[in-house]
Amino acid sequence: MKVDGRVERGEQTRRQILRRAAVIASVEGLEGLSIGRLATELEISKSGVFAHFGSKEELQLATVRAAARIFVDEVITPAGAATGLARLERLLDGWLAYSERRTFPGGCFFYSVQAEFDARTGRVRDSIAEFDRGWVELIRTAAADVPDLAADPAQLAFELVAYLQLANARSVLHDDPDVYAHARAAVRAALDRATRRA
Amino acid sequence: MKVDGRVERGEQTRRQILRRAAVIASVEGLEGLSIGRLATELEISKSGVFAHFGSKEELQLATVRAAARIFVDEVITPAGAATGLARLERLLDGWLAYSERRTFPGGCFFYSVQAEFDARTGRVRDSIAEFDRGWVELIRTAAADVPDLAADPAQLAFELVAYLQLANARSVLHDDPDVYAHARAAVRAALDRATRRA
DNA sequence: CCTACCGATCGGTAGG
DNA sequence: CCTACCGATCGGTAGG
Repeated sequence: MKVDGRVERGEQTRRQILRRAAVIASVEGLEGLSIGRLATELEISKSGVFAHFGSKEELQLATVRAAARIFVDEVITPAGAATGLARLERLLDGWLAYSERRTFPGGCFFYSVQAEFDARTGRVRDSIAEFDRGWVELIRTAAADVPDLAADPAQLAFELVAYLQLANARSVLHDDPDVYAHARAAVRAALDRATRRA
Repeated sequence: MKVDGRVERGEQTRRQILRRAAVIASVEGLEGLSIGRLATELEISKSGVFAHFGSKEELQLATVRAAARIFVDEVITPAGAATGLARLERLLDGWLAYSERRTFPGGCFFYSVQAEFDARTGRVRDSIAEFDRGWVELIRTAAADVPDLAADPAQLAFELVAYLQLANARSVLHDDPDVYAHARAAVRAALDRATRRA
């Protein structure tokens, strides 16, 4: 074992690269993310960045994984051990707060890169699609776990996720924070309908 | 006046360039659209493409305008002279059919480029944002013109547009046409609620 | 992690 | 519309 801390510094550099990469990609996309630009911004050499990943595709995949960890920390973990309606509400509120506080400057990282890669093929697209499936499935399952739900969980999940996504999209495109109020009203009304006693 | 048809051929070439540009951009984005690639695919020289626009930004702006004309022809014009609830329904059905039939291979052109440019600055982003404002305003106005509407038109328009956008996004990302059924059910339920007599 | 490269492609220009 | 260029930047490699 080396004791001069070289490995440790290497991992720290890698984390710095990925943090910056996720920030850039949320604005410019994962293709617009260039190794040369990352190197310039982080004040290391281009091959210094390159050596951590071996190819641009691996850099993109590692960036998606890093963004997924941030998403989990900011949206899913805070929902904690809540169950039933409280859990669903916490996940939805958590997502809206995550988008609104601009954890990523271009809004939700996954909205940006999904639209960029949705019509392509390859491992990057696949990893993004898998993340999206997991998120929607999480919301569907949380909806299904609400006692006496008066709605199809999959249909309700579709509608709820639609409100979140449009709020993020329109707030970034129009610099308009008011759309979050529309999204919160829509979520509230949908949950009220779905939990109304027959 | 020239009578050898040179100007006419020039305009035809320009139209061909823009049609191809809109198709490419719906998959690869307006930045991924390169003048060299357009030239290769259309079998003309790179400077032959360039001469029509003078800069990449002008090519991008012309592509947005060309896509807007296609959108109007496919979604808005078919709604014709219908009024009230019928007009709103025709616009929403028309949009879902336009997305589902893949007028653009990457799904709705404007969804793709909005996500690409939403966090940038400049004339291309401004033209895309203006188009989006116009579309949402069209839906809000159509909703407001429904007699005895039992909902806030702006809130209803937000929810309806959200269903359309998520159906497009998820059908492209997951090659899953079933999401259109979710969107149509959500639209139907929202319109039923909004037109229910008190 | 570095310097020093490679071929390919980018947007754009000159001159016709 | 063409050929023939330009400087800049891209992802990636060699060799340390």
